[in-house]
Amino acid sequence: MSARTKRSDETAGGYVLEDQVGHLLRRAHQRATAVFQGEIGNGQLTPMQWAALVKLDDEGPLSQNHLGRLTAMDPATIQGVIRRLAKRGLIERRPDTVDRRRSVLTLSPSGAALVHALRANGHRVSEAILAPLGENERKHALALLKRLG
Amino acid sequence: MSARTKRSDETAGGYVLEDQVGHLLRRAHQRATAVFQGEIGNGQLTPMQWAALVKLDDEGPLSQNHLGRLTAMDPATIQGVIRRLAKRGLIERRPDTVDRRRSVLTLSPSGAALVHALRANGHRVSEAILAPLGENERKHALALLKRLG
DNA sequence: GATAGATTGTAGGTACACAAACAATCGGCA
DNA sequence: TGCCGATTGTTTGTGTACCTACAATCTATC
Repeated sequence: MSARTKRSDETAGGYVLEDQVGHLLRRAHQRATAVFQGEIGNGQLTPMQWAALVKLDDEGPLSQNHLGRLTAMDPATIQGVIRRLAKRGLIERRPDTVDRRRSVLTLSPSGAALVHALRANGHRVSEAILAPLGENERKHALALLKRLG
Repeated sequence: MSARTKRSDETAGGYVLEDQVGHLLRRAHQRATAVFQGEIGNGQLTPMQWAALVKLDDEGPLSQNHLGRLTAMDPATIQGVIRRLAKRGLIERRPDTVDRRRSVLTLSPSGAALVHALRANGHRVSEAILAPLGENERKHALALLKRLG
């Protein structure tokens, strides 16, 4: 290997950043987030907030930690997401009558309305993210990503 | 659509969070980050910091923004990464004699030593992230991810 | 040579993401 | 009944990630 020949040659040991899964996943995720912001149709909404709202709409009332598990968020992370959604009046929290540690989360009427109004845009987001791929490749990509998660 | 039949049925419009590319990319990226932390062999190092160090080692001295472009980081983001690496003495910055807006970044001796020592671990990280896939699937996954970025 | 437009790096603000530590509460088991 | 371990939610701290705005500086063009 000798004395660091540096640029424009073999990049020591064949480790090329652009070919590493981690880097590619990061870039793909970056682009996915950007596409979401452009297509979801609500400038305030982030991908996490959307995930939380959709899950609450699908599953009905849930505790905070439970919702976090369903959306793959840390307790500390879901806490911030919920706080911001509650501050905007999209989610309501009431104490659980059975378990006094928990508070039960529900969509507010405006939160439910928002989810229903934007469901179609959700499809458009996924469509746009997958736009570079053909029909077969999309199925394949989704299947591979599920195994990598 | 009638009166929100809620859980365990059709999940309005076929929009299932777990099947959306964005969500899958986020989860895969989450896992990739966790694997990195476990396998890179240096508790301080984050994936971004590693990317910056490797690129500096491969390309030689670079300006901050240039390094940011090569590693797919915002100017505001690379700024923080560089600041932390410099504080730990892994990177040195000296003013560019030609362009007085820039400062030139180089690996310090200890920074270069660290990169050389951990290159092999970098391969192990990628290996571990791709562990759920077979040989053919890995190539396919990398190709698809490059098109999604 | 002056000046408009682009680039470089910084700063402030918001939003994930996770580790660690914590108080309150629950559940099971002796 | 009493206690121990697990769970729930919060807080603190560090590190991305990007937007906007900004001052300093370069470059191209007049």
